[in-house]
Amino acid sequence: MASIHDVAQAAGVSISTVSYALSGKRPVAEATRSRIAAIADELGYQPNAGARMLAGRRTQLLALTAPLHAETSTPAHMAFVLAVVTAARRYDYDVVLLTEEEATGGLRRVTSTKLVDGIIVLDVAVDDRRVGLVRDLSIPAVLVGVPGDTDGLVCVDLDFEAAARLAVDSLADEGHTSIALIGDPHGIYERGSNFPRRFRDAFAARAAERGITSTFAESSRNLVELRAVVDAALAAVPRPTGLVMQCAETIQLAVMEHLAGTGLSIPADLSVISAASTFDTSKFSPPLDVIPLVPAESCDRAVDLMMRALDHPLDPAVELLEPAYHSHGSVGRPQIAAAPAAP
Amino acid sequence: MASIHDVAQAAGVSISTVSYALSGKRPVAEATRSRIAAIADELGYQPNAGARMLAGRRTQLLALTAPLHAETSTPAHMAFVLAVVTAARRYDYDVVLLTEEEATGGLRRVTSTKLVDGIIVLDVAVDDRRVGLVRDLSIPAVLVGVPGDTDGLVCVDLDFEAAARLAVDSLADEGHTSIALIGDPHGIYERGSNFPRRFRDAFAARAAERGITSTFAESSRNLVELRAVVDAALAAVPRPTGLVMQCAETIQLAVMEHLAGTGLSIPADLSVISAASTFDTSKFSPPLDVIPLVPAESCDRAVDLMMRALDHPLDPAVELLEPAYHSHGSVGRPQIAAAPAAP
DNA sequence: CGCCATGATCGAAACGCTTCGACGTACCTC
DNA sequence: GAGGTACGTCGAAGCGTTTCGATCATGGCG
Repeated sequence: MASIHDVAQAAGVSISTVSYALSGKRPVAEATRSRIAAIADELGYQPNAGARMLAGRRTQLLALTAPLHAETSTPAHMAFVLAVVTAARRYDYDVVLLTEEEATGGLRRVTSTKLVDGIIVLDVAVDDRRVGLVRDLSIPAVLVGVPGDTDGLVCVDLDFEAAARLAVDSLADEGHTSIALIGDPHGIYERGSNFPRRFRDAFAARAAERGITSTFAESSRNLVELRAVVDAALAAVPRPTGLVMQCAETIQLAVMEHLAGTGLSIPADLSVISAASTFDTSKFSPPLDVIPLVPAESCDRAVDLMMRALDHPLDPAVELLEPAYHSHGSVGRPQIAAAPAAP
Repeated sequence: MASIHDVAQAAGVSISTVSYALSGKRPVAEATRSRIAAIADELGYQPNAGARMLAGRRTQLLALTAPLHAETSTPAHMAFVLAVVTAARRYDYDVVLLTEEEATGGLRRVTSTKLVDGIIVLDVAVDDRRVGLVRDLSIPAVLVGVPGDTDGLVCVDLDFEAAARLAVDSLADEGHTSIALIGDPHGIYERGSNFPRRFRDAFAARAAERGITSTFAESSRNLVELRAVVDAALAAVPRPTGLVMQCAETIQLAVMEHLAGTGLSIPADLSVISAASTFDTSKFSPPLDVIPLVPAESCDRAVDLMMRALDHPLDPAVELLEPAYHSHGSVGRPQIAAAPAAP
């Protein structure tokens, strides 16, 4: 309700002095500054957002284009959205949410109306129609995820290749010589983000490097199919003693459920690692070793980069975040009996 | 890039004529109007958002305060957020997302800076700190969900009491005389939204009205506990032949999984209804009858009310949406043998 | 003692739009 | 033919900031 004019009047100074006192962009006598601050506070003065956008060079608004569409939306998506908003607030930025449906139209609109200062793109797919657009949009953009063609873009993501290697190495170092990967359901590898693919390929490559056998299986949202998939993966020859899951929480839960049913004990009979998980695997039974995908990490970094980009254009770059390994006791040495027992 | 000034110049008319031609707020000669429209289009003119906010009486921005916090976030939350954004876009409104963490501070900020025209409050809890705030905020607000004290508020929600009655009646009408309800996990009934409570209580009340036996059980996120809960509920006396689930998708899936394991056939041995579900129960095996909670319905209505509120203050009111019943074959007549078989 | 930075403050010009009042002009109506 | 009513258009006044000179003391320096 109170405008800068009211504050100036009450403080007996000019409007510009109030502006400078509050923004600190020019020196103001300490006595004046504190008096203005006190009055502004007392009057509950808050600068009008519209006026600020119009006069200033910043709107203090970021667009967030997220994979929000009716069919799929997982808790993981939500975690990323939350992380972006939280990170943005640390820089006094608010976030305007754009849906999948309106992805390109929305981006165009918020850009051409100068509503936002920059764009954060979440959950980038290999071939994402938003990517070509942000490249041309002449407004800073940071992608969380890595599209097929990263030319001219600023991207942040977990280093899924390194995560896959870390998973393989953790098992190989313990002496496992045959390991399996349960990945995402089928469709994901065709149309979705490209990190499942990156993970899968790096997993196989690392296993080969380490001279151990690896098996890959796509999971399924159908429980019956899923059980069959798991059974088949664990029946590979030589029999896998290590299992890595890189898929949705619900699927991992179902796999664990199924494993419990088969009487396999973890880690005695089978070592298990949950990879690139945004959820808490320490609450699983048994708790699972995990290489987490932390939304806050990628998003904090993305917003940091965005803030830097607002000052001066950023050099395009793909920044991959180092994966970490958290042990919860679900990995151990393979039972030596297992290998010779299957001739 | 192009401003209204550019358009006016190119069309050889004044700025105000352009404004009126494009907004239609005053009559403009058709020839002039179409020429201006063509030029605006050609120049790619888009009104500057900041200038519009400052000069106009609308910011074309809505705040959405959602239960976004690190611990819990379900696909259902996401569906509601999506639905609000989609509905808002139909009125040329964008949505600024506020997190749980910054709930009250954020609301205050977007209000006092006049960044938004109104506030949509999602997933209202019984005793929600946001509720008292929006009541005082002197800016239109619409709640999706019903708080404990609805005084002076505009609320929209599914009629959960009616949904519970519908569930009970559907089973009672088929001849079931003992039915069970698996609700949300324990904590929800203390702190969460109040619809689980409303559903639970109406369920019991309606069963009593119909003269049939009802059992209620809180579910659990722990699978072992969950199985015990389900077993106990189905072991009630007289043995329930109908089961209603009003809980999260993952839990319903787990229950179905467990039921499949026990060899109970649906609906021959047990009739099952999924209630207030935001997900697709027709893909369950077997597909489940459902009384859906459709995010788009509540949110469309909430945004409609908001748009009306922007024109002239709305009378406070709680608007409850009629529940619907979708049959997928999971409900049938109870086996007559069952009742006499347990003397 | 005069000159010039330096600090503190102010006035005014944007920023791009909406909207109000006013001014013609043309057309009716009596 | 005078008066009235639309309609179509324009100029200008905001809206509330930010920011760029300009102004006026003050104090250090040669």
